Amino acid sequence: MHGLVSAYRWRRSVLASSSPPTTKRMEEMAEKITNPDVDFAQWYLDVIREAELADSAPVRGCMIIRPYGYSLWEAMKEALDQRFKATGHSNAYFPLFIPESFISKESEHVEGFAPELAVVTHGGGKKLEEPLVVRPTSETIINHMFSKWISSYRDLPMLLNQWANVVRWELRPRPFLRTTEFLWQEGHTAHATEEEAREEAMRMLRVYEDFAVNEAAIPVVTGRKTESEKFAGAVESFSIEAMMGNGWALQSGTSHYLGTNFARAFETTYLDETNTQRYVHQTSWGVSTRLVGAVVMAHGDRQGLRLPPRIAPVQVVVVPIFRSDDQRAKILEESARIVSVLDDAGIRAQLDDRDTVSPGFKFNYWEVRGVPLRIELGPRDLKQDSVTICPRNVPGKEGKSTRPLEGLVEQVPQLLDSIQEQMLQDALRRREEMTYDVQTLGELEERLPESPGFYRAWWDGDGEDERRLKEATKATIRCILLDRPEGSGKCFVTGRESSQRVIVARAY
RNA sequence: CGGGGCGUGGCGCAGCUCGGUAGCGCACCUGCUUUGGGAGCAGGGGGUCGCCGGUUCAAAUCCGGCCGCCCCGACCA
Repeated sequence: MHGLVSAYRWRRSVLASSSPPTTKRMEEMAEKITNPDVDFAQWYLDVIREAELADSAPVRGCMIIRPYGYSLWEAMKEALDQRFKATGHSNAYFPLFIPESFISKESEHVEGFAPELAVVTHGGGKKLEEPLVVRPTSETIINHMFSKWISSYRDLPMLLNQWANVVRWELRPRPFLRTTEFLWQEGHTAHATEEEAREEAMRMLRVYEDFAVNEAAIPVVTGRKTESEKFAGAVESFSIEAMMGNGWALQSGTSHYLGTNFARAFETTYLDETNTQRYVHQTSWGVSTRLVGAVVMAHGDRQGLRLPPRIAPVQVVVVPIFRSDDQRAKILEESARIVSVLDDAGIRAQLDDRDTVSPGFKFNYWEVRGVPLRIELGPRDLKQDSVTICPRNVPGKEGKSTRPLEGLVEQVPQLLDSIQEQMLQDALRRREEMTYDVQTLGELEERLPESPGFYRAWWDGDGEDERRLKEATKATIRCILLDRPEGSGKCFVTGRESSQRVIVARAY
């Protein structure tokens, strides 16, 4: 027994000492982040862990959003909030607890949400008269208040938004993409006419599209949801659909025309100019912390996270490099000066002056975290009054170049803009390369497993056809395209002539 | 809920078959040498072995029960 153990140890130590240190180090590095081409799901989890975006919580399905992940969310929140204010909305806050009876008032709504409700039955040590639902969304409680606040056409439109957490009991959670509790924004509006409400639903869908493209550098497809994918209680749902690195679709934002469904359930009515009692027409729309997952999966690479400059918590990191003490003082001083000037120019810059870790470690540290631009300042640079710059979107040493120190700060905004633009173009190109046209279900079945991506097709099916599609391919109809070409063709499932164009894909 | 796996320092694991000093890597702390792509050496700290019970002189290891977690299949932003 002892012989076996020591023989095993001996072999292991020989193996360890016989491999050159570089090989060993590379293996260790490779282990930290799985190759996305080998296992995309594991890669996603590895990146979230290594970039310190989130950690798992003691409660199943919940997660802790760590400071770096939260500041990314905050940056997105700010860009969105500005857009909401610019389109006339005001923020408000409604309660976390909703009387159970409220949820039941709209029949489709209760049916859709019943399986994922968390219900509070006790409070203050006593059983409650009426159980309280932890909000899965706030249409009901908001309508309860709208019905009090709205009495005349002069009160309309009412344009509200709230930033909040919601709870939907999840069977299969994934960090950011599907968690039991998540953070989001829910807009709720009431209008006098159907036309106005439909306009609003579309306006906010386009706001989401604008945000995705111009802030997150993620190209999206805009469309209408099919009957079976529609929000529980809506007349029509719309979404933006983004493509992730593995060709899967991620619903990244939704906007609903609710019609008068909730107004009827809650008696949300107003008197029009002719003194006639009418129901309000409503919308609701939301995006969530799922967007963090979208950014990870749309832009991340083998090295980790890549963040578009406009939403990156740290846009520029300065890494000083020095050997001797007198170099140290000079270089740190110059590095700090660069950071301070960038900071004055409104650029989110950070100096990594830790002397407990090596420069090489810092390069990797900030690359995993996706910081768009790194500036290195070492003795060689200082001697020739230059710096070395490394844009994150060109990984490794290939992207490095030397720039004169003079005028550097003025160039940084342009550099960031061009990184932002390149990231969008890269994502756009990949989506186009992974988007195909397909004529029949059989063809889709054959091609999808080998070539994941978006499949464009004509569509004239119903819920039953959607079930067949999912059973055959695991893919679903992501949306019916809003921006579609003229013409018509044969539905890829039913063969009927149709002018509806859809995107079919595997989805998260 | 059906199928598969796992609970041992903060993390990842070995040890269990065949009971006998609780170990390895990473991380952490101290010191010296280092610093342009995840530094090296030396020393050090840290574990009720998921929980409860049983067998035994002795249990991480054997037996029984319970609990928890992860992965794969039916809903959703």
